[in-house]
Amino acid sequence: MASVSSQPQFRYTQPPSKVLHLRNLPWECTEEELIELGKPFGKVVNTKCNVGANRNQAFIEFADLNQAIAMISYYASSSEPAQVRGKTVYLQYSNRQEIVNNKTTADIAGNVLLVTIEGQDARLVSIDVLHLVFSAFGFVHKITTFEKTAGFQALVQFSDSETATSAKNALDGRIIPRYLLSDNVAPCTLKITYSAHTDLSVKFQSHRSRDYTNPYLPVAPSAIDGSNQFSLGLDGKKLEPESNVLLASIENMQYAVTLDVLHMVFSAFGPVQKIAMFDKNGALQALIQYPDVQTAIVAKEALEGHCIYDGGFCKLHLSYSRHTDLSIKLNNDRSRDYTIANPAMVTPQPSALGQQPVQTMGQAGHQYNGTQYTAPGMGQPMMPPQPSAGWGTSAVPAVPQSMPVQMINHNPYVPPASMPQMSHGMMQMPPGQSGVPPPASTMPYFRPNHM
DNA sequence: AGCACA
Repeated sequence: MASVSSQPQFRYTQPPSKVLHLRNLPWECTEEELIELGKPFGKVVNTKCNVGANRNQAFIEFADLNQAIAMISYYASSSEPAQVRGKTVYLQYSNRQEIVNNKTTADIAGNVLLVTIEGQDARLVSIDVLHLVFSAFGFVHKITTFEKTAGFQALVQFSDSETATSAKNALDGRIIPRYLLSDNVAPCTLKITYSAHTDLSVKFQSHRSRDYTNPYLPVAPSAIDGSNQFSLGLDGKKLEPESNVLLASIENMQYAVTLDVLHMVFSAFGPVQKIAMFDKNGALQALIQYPDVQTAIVAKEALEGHCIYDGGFCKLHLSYSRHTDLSIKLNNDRSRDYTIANPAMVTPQPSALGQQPVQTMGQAGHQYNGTQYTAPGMGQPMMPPQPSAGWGTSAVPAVPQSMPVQMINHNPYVPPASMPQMSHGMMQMPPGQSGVPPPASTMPYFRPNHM
């Protein structure tokens, strides 16, 4: 008796199925290519590619069994074999009757990421730190955070799935950079999948949710009254009440820090309305006013403890001021109201940044809105002053020529001292990227596998 | 070149 083989996998003939098994496919054959191949014979309702250890097998499922039969019959008698990208592929009926796609929602790319923060101190990771981390890849529209059995989680909404994917690819499995967290916070790993959400609903700006497209969204009462965790820092210490005005004190001020330098640095996070500089106990301090608390929070998170110049010079210490609206009596080299568009004011000081201020004045008086807002790390200045600016004039001793270059290349978010530890560190980024959001001008969004 | 690992 001519019998059926006892090894079902290696029978010459398979019983017909509307699912076809393909092998010898070219590397990383796409779903589109499979559909193209099957389309002449019927309606392809499902595919699965990159199957098998070599990822060179695939399945095509037709709507109807006859369509699958048509395809098998055609190539059985054709002089031209079935081909994908010029490579012969071998077809047979699958030994299954339908394709089982194991894809869960977590595998379908979307513009919203589900982020699980793992680690002993995951709950101490603030929404602002998450915002900074994800802003490296594009404008973050919204973030919500919540506690689930999985632990501390966040939904992070980008404009599109491409941006979300670049963030996911770069950050999944990585840890939050140490310098964004307090020293005593244990490492926090990010586990990222896609969420099925496309638009998060954020009713209030609060300690658990933010809508960065709408800075005028009311702040949740619970976030203001200081009675909850919102008033706790990463280290669990009480913070001073948040304010739209930051008090900056500058430590180790080896180089001139001018009004324009401060304006440039702080403008990276949103429009700076006013700056007032003054001396306190021999150290330079400044009050920097933003239109809203959110911007100030983000600026403070990003800049606290970081240096304006490479080499540990002009280290910033930031706190929230009790002021909400600075009174600038006159514009001079120590104080300025950028909301008043007065060309006469633009007269720069002879020394620093002579060529720069006009441009930075451009933001004056503009409304702070979603489209204009530049995510930290993405946009605007946050570049250290031009080489000619901070020094070379005045009392500053001669600076080695290499300094300015180093400084310009240096990501200003990163305290210089922390760079080495980053490199053997945590967030291993592709070449050319430090672990932090570099300015958009220098950093294309991370697109893996693209030229 | 020979059947998916959720």
